[in-house]
Amino acid sequence: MAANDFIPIPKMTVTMDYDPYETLCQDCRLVELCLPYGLPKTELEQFETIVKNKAPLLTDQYLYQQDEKCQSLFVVKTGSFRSFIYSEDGAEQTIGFYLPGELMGFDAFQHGRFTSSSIALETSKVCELPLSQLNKLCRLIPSLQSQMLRVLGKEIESDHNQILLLGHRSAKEKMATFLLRLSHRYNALGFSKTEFNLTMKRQDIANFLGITNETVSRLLAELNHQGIITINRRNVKINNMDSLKVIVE
Amino acid sequence: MAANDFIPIPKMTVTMDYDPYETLCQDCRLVELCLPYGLPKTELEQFETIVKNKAPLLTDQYLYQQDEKCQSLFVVKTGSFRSFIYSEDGAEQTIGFYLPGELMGFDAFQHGRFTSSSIALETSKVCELPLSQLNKLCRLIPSLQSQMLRVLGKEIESDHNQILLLGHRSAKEKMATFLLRLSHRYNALGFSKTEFNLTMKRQDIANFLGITNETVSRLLAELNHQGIITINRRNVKINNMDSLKVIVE
DNA sequence: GTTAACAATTGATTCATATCAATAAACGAT
DNA sequence: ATCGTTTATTGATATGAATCAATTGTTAAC
Repeated sequence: MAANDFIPIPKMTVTMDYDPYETLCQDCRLVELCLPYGLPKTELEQFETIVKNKAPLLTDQYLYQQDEKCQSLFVVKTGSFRSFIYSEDGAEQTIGFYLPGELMGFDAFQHGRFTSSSIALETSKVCELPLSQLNKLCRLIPSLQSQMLRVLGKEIESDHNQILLLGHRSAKEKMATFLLRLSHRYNALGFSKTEFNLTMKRQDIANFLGITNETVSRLLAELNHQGIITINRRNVKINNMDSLKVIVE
Repeated sequence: MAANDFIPIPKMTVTMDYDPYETLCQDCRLVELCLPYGLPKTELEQFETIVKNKAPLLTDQYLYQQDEKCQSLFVVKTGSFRSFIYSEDGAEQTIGFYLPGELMGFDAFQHGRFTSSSIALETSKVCELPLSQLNKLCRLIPSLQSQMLRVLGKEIESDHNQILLLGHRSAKEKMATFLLRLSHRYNALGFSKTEFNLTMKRQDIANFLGITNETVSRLLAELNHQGIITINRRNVKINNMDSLKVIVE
C-alpha cells in the first residue's frame, strides 16, 4: 500500500538551523526573499539594527490579534502562520498562509490596528520590524522604501489572485491551485517542490478555499486515486505536476 | 406600476462640476478622501504640482491595461472604473469598481507593470500621479509617505473583505453586501445613500461577486418584490436599509 | 497502555446556483 | 421611426458542493 512507501520527513518541513542570538540579515538564507532584498551592504547593516528578535511561537499561539494596535511588522523566519479575519457573525475566514520570508501585518496600515489575526501553525520564529524605526529608515534609504512598496504590491497582487480563485474556480481547480502554489513557494525556499508536509489542517485549507473540509478530503482522495498525488495525512507527494496544471488550465 | 414612480436621475450620478483647467487639490471636493488628505497647506501645494491632468475617458476606454508598464497612479475624479484581470484561460475576473477619490494602480508596485486592466464605465476623469515624482515627494514629505501607506493598507483591507465575501457568502448575501457597500461609498461622496444609479452591467456585478448574471437579475428582482429595494434597470432605491443589513448579518 | 479529544475520511441526501433556453426591453445607428 | 445589437429578465432543468451522519485514524493525556 502506498502509505508504506513514505520516507519519513520531519514534521516541521520549513525549519532551518536556528541560532537564538542570530539577528544578522547578512547571514540569513532568506535575505533574497525578504524585505531588505537588494540593499547594499551598508544599508543592510543599518537595517539589521532595527530587527528585533522575538521568542519562538508555539503551535496555535497568536502572533497578533485582530483589532490589536500594530507596532511592528513581522517576517516569518521559520515555521508557518495562518492569518484570518472574523466576520460579523463570528465565523472566521482564512486570508492566507505565510511561509518563511513572507511579511505579515500590512493590513494594519490603514488605521494602525490589525484587521486580521495571525496564528502559528507549528513552532515558528519571526523577525520583528518596529514600524516607527522602519518608517524612519525608509526615509533614509530610498531603495528600502521602494522595496517596501514592492512587497506591498506583491501582497495586493496575491490577494487579487485569491479573489480570482474564489470567484471563478471549481472546488477541484481551487484544490489543484492550492497545491501548485505551495509547491512553488517551497521550491523558492530551496525545498522540494514535489514533496512537502502541509502544516495546516484540512479545515484550514477548506476555509481558505471557500469550500468544506469534506470536499477537501474527497478531492485529495480523488487526486490520490488518480495517481496525480500521493497523500498520507499531512504529507503530500506530487507525482504529476502537469496533470495538476491541466486541472487549473 | 413601480417603474412609473421614478424621478429621472441624470445617468452619470457621480459627475461633479468639472473645469478642464482645474488641477488644484485645495479646491477639490474630494481632497478629504484622496491621497493628500491631511497634508498641511504648504505640502498640499507641493503635491499639486505633480498632479497631471488627463483628457477625460469615454465609456469602455482603457485607463491602463494588464502587463503595460506603470508610470503613474491614478485617482478617479469623476465617473467610475472597473478593474479586472485575465486568467490563464482568457476569462476575466472583475477585481473592483472605483469611484471618485479612489486610487488605482497599486498592483503594479511589485514589478512595475499593471497586473490588472482598468476601464471607464462612463465618461470619467482621473488625476494622474507620476510615480517618479510621487516617490521623490514621499521622501520629502513624511506625512505623504504615511498617507500613501494608509491608502495601500486600505486597499489590502478591502481586498481581504472581498475574499471573505467570495469565500463565505451566499449569492443573496453577496448581493446585499454589494448594494450596502455602494450605498456607503456614495454617501461618503456626499450623494444619496438610498438612491443611486449603477454604472456597471449586471454581468459586471455578477463577475465581481462570483455568481452569474441570471442570479444577479433574480436576486434584484426578489429584493424588489419584497419591497426592500426598488430597481429599474440601473436605478436603485434602497427602501429598507435594515433588511439589507439583516441579510448580510 | 488505555482513553478521550481531535482530525480526517467516506457515504447518502439535499439544496443553492449554474446552465440552457427563450423572450423582452433598451439603446444606437441609419 | 425602424432595425439590429446589446443588456436584462424569467423559466426549466441539471449539477457541484454543502449538509448531515457515521466511522476510522491519530494524537495527547493520564
